[in-house]
Amino acid sequence: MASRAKATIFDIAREAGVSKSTVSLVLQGSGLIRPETAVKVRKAIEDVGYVYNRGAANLRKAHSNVIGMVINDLTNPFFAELAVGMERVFQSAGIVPFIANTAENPVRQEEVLKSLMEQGVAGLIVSPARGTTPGAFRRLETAGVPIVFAMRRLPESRIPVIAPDNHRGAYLATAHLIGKGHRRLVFFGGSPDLVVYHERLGGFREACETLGIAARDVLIIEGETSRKGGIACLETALTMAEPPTAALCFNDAVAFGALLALRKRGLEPGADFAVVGFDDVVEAEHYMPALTSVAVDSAGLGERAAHVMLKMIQSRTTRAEDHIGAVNLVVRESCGPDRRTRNRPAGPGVTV
Amino acid sequence: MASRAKATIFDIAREAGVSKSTVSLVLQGSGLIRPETAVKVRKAIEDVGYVYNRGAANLRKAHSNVIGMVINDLTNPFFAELAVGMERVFQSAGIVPFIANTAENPVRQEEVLKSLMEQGVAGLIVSPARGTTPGAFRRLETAGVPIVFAMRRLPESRIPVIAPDNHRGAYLATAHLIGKGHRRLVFFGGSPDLVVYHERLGGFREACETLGIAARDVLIIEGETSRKGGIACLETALTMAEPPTAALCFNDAVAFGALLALRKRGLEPGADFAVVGFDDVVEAEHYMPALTSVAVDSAGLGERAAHVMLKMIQSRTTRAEDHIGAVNLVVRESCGPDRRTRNRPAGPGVTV
DNA sequence: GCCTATAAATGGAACGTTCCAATAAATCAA
DNA sequence: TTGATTTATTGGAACGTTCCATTTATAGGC
Repeated sequence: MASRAKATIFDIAREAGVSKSTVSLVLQGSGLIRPETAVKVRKAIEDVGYVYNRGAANLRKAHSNVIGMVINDLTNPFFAELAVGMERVFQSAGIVPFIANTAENPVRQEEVLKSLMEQGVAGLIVSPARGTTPGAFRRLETAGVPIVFAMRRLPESRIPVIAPDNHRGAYLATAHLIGKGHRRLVFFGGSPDLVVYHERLGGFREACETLGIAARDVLIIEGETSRKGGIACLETALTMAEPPTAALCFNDAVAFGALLALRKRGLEPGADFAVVGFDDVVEAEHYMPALTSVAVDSAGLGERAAHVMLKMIQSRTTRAEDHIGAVNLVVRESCGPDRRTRNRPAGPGVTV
Repeated sequence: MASRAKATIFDIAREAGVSKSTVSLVLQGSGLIRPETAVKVRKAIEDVGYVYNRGAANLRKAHSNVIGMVINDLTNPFFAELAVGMERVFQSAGIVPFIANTAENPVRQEEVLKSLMEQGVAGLIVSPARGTTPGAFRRLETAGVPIVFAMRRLPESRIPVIAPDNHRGAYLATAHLIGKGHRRLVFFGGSPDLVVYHERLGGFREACETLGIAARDVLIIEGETSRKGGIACLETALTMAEPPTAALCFNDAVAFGALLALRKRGLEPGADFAVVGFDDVVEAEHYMPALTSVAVDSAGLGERAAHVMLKMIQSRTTRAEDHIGAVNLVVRESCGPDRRTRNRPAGPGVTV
């Protein structure tokens, strides 16, 4: 069915009795060729089992049609959702994005970026790895490759960013907690090497200040941005002299960890200690108790990022507006019932 | 710093005062060039901001260095783990795998495969989308591209498969349930269009038969392989005349759904109804109650798949042995305590 | 000092496309 | 018929690399 060596447009040309140029035209769907000829050529293509060589084509063509998606943690469902959103719009544009994972490792990110460049990508959507140095994208920028950052930004970069309104989200969540009567609050997880951390923490602080929480009652406990980190944060919070009664968590993973640690100690999340998450991953709704969280619409942000990228490519520019996505707090059960009419026995006591 | 048009080896050659061939040799790390010359060339490369054009190179070279990873559901943490395992070994081989998502859609899969082929991939690791037609990979096979299936297989294909021992895993889990005293069992979730379904269901059935469960006491409820599916399965199970007391779930997502539905009804997972999952995703350990599940070591399977692929590429063959990975049951809390000495108040009552 | 062996560097052809300019064929105006 | 116009098709050069066969420089043997 297929000869040993891979077929080229010359083979097709011979098979169909036309010239290579004609075949090329057919391949590109040009309207210049006579319909009957096109049919003949297409049949030949089928017969010889031809596969288009995009590398060769890119040698002549201005731009390739691959877009790279560089993601810092594939394992986080949050980013998977982002990816799904992007793919939705790229698919309808007839392009297949290639995803590469950096596993939160700047060195790996360097390799990935290099590889993608060598492949001749038309554009890059990147959620930069933690600890990315400011110069990491210089190479790409001078090469004129359109880049957009998704979800995360770099300290002093001019690359357009698509991200949720972290400050506002944190403010909203904190205000909710305060509205529930909490007066001693803590921020769980994350660390200052992440711009997002400052944004969320900033919202938390602003809410505390403007809503009248005394500075000595607002606590901050850094930690890993994972379940494990959340568990650790809660442990240290509860061993304090005057423990807080509510936590805003850096993200849902941290929140899940906190919930878990609470349960382990025999405390009732929501009733004995309020926790709110950030990101509102699908799981949040299904947790026990269901997690109150700041929804950021990651799939929507993914779509937006893809659109911006498409626009940049087509207008061959490397600049674009930032886009800060709306957020909203979805209230579930992890901050306790609205009414203060609970009457349950005290938890079995703190055991550590 | 960088001129407008992108630099080629000719530009480097001029800059360094050598020939293009010399530059090419340096690029390939050939030992033929004098060290001082190499240094000079490398400096020039840096100066002009050169980026290697792999497309052009592949025009001459036998094989490219891209490997594609085609995954049916990026959203499932299970597959993310698989991807992570693969990346680990590819990274140490100096190659960057490109991941593409098919979202369980055969049409999308077709596009993805086509795009990857055109890109000239050296090999493909694929977890085929549900409903993939038997001929979907013919094109690739005749083109001689090495392929390995991971986690899933196609009904009558000769492509090598790396997958867990689903049959044995299901057997183990079922035996555990029976050992706990359960006599009326159900299999939750999945549908017959998946080979994996038959394998797992087969193990379940065999265990029931050989361990003396009457045929009329083994139930099967098909459903989506998601939390939602699990919820639905449990609902229909409990409305039966003689409800089962234990379920083996198609995967952990289904199991989480079942656990959730149980809680919603005020039943205590483990005590009132036993559930065991399959895959042992990281989350299983952290669930409430912690989920007993069949561990398949997906990262390990990913590594194995990557190794097999590397071997195939280097020995330029398209055949390889299947590899069935060991599984083991990790017992946690979702099947109840070992001792039957529990004494807790009945749950707060069924509210739905 | 000459010949040979080795080491280092080079020019040219090839890879599979696209695109432009040019040709061939068909149609039309006179 | 002839020339002009439109419609289809075509050959050739170019894209940025690799690889082979040469050439040039360096060293070694006698």
